[in-house]
Amino acid sequence: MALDHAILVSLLEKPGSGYELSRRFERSIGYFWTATHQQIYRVLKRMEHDGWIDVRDVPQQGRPDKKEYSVAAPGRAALSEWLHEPVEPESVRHDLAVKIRGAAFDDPTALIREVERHRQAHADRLAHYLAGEQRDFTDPGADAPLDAGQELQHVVLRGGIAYERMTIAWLDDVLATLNRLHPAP
Amino acid sequence: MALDHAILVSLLEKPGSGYELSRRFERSIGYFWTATHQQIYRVLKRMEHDGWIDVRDVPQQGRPDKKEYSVAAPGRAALSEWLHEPVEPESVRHDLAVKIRGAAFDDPTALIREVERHRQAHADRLAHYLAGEQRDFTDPGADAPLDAGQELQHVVLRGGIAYERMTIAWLDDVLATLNRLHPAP
DNA sequence: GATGACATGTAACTAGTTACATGATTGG
DNA sequence: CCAATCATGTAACTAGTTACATGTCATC
Repeated sequence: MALDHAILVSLLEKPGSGYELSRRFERSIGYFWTATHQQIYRVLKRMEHDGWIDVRDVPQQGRPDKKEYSVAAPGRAALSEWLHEPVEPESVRHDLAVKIRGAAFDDPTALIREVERHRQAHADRLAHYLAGEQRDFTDPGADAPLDAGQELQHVVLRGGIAYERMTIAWLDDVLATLNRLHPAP
Repeated sequence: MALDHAILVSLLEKPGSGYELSRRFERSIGYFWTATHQQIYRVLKRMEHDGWIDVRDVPQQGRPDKKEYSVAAPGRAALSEWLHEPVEPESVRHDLAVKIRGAAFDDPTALIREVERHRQAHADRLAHYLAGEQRDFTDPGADAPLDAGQELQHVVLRGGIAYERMTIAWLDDVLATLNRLHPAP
């Protein structure tokens, strides 16, 4: 189970509340793991109960108070143990590919619009990632070189960028194939 | 829910048993959806109960008898309905990326071996896909051009190939980054 | 008679999704 | 006062995983 570990890594990078974690899962963590706030609050409660993380009430001005979570020693040990275990190469789940093969048994016109919609969504994500890369990982020069944690975050982001570029190119291939099979009038 | 629909598409391509479906999910369907035999038998039972698929007992020589499933009209209608609904661009789940960011808080040496293991697994999958492409989608000439269904299967396979190539290149980037951060003695 | 591929299932558990619910605080 | 963002949760359901279980048939 990697949601526990994804949360532990995120809290090690920076302690935060359940709400803040759910924001991060929409942003930087989102390109390698997803989770809703319901899942996050449930896991935080369990990890707190198990002593993996500590909680601190943080009063705030201008916004509701929050609970700030940070990783405790047992949580760090659990993460370290998991990091040393092998995990299986992840299984892909791709609804769109099911639809593409299903199009052989249906009118493919609706599928073209769907593929175009997905292409747009991936192009948007790519632009978002590239903006983040520009913002967070532009080398500031020899005075303040990126540290190891930043280098690792950057290489993961490069994976997200490569994934989006590959996907966009593939969706173009899909569109060309669909148009070849079903030429527009 | 796409497992139902993935099974329907596969049964439309060719009727078969639960066992055969679980083989297909290890092969061609495996690069866009995964399922274990337990899941498959459960879903087949439900779809049969709902009248989406028909069953036929097939006695065999040389091996145990089997149940052959094929898609019934209501199943085809349900698939068609789903094909016309938009689906959200899929969420990525990538344990390895969690581990890479986690490596900032742990010794990265073990991670290098893990990344190399994943690289090998993806290289094996790529070789497997390329062999399948060679076998199934080599243009036999104008006498027997590929039909629409085959073209669609091929473009999905090209997606799997592009994914594996992209992943291998990214894992090389990851290894280079890890070695830069932690030079071997 | 053992192993391995073929074939089909049940039970219990874990993870993920969807729907519902509440309340603070700011800015228009 | 209304909408938006921040903030935290519960309940019910659906999907996916892991462990267990049984039996056929061919080959060595």
